[in-house]
Amino acid sequence: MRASQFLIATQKETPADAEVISHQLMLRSGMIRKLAAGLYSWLPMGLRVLRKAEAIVREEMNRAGVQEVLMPVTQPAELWEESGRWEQYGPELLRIKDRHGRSFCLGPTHEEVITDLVRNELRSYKQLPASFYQIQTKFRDEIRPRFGIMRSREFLMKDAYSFHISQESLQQTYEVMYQAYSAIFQRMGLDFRPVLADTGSIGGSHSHEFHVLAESGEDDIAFSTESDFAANIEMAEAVAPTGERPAAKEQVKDVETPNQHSIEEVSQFLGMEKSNVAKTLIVLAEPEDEEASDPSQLIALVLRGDHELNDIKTEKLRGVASPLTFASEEQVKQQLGCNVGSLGPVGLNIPIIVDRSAAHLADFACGANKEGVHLTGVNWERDCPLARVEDIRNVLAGDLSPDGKGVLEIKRGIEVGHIFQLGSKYSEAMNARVLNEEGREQVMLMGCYGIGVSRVVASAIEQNNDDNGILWPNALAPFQVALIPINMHKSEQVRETCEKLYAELLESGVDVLFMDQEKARLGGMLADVELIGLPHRIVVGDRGLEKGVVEYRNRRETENQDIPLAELHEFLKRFLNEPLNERMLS
RNA sequence: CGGGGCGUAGCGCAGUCUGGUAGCGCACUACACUGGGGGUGUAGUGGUCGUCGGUUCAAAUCCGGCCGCCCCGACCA
Repeated sequence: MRASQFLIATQKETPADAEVISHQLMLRSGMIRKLAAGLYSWLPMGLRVLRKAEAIVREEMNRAGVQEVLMPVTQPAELWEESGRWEQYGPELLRIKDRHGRSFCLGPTHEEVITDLVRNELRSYKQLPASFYQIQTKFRDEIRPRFGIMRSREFLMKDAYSFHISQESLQQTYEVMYQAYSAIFQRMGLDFRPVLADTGSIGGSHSHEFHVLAESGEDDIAFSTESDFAANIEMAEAVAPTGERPAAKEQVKDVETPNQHSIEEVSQFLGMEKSNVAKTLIVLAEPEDEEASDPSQLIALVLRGDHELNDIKTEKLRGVASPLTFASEEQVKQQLGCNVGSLGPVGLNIPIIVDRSAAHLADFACGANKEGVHLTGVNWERDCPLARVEDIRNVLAGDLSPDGKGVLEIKRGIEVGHIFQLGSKYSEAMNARVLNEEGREQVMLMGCYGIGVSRVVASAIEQNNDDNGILWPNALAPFQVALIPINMHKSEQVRETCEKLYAELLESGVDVLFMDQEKARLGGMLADVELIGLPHRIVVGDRGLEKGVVEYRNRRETENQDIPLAELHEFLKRFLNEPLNERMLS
């Protein structure tokens, strides 16, 4: 590509509304432009990157035996009513009406459409397993779009769905997808981790997320230092402390604690570690039966003062309302007779769930359920019953790994992929059956597998940048090589050499950007090429040509290398010989 | 939706408190010089100051409504 025929829309200054580095650099390097909140146009430079990411995903999906389809963005409400999600999905689902008043939505995902398609097309177990994917624009009316392309309302997603006659078959495909995902992110040159995950609103049982590790990530991931255990912090099990609970040494004492409410305040006031103060949270209970639903039923949760409640784990517990809802201050005051800051498990007349670690405390402090008073020297069993012990806290760095090997470490991650074993959730609701070997109708089992293709692009930048701009991994770079002439308008020699090199590089399938603008200044071109992040650059000038060389520099290095013209081709081959997709783009 | 902030040229900003000719830097156009890391000079282009209404002789500036955008929380590829 010739720069003179290609929009290079770089900017010197960082737009004020871009917070994270990937957003800033995508705007500055002229990859994207904002249309409205969470809606972005892809400029030619950015689109090339997006297409490269797409091509890698497509290749690996095809390799894994998944068939490409393309489904409509606009979907009829009826399908969503069938699956129950028209009600369930909430305001993130953009609902629209056509001119006849019929209801539709813009697809945030395509389980309904693919299930409808497959139930009509597949009749026999002999056609299974079958997997389909598409790469397509999704719409989710995010409450708060942010970080540019990272969390936008319209985004490009690869979504795949698999159909099975048995759990074993589903398991197998899940495994294949897991491997394909690993291959995809590896080829893109990303530092990523597959982690155990919650299934969230999509539903189903078994699930992994693929995270690109980056400080700006929105998720916390827990890793073992010794094994390959990795889980989203939402899911990571906090193992029970080992050994017996220490024996009680102290007697219960009332201590006046005027105006001391938070764990911080109380522990300081009492001169105790936060870890030896129990914190008591009050949440709503699950109505026992729907008719007699009494929204005022409460449950107490007890944690160590230095631990944080994990709402995902907690709301899955029997008896706890899902989604997890905290009782209001008035509710607590009215039913328990004291302020939120003075609660404790002793003498509390509602069900109590105690965290595993909190259950291991001895001689601890807690609220006395009386304003301005706390108890010290409290012990389970002796002073209050230890009826129900569960895992309800977030793991902390340094906790034991649930698989017994090593301790946990916590890092931030950007979720770029998610795979689920859905089971029969959609096929059951939408009656997607095939005949089995016995000639009987059987509901198919499903898996679903997503990759945020546009998000991958942003996360690659989060991981690869420096003060001068982006450092694209080879596989995602919009161009592999920048060809930069010095004073081409003055030197016939430079012009001829560049034209010749350009033609040769194109000929050998190298994605090259020829900075051929008349009179463009060297400094400007170098700055642009660095900002855009092209991995390799060749500078051609009279000085070098006198000696028969051109200059090469890798974007990740700071030194130039003189390469004899005659050897350039061989030289470039060495690092361009990776599985690239230049040809798909030309 | 709750809390905080911002809307003045394509981008970054000043001007608003204290009402009186709409400014600066970058970018862009033309010409000249310059020519190995965003060069210099001269001359230019570009803004109904988010929007609607009010106060006033006079509003970017004061008052009110609306709209948009960004940040912090719940959601997710």
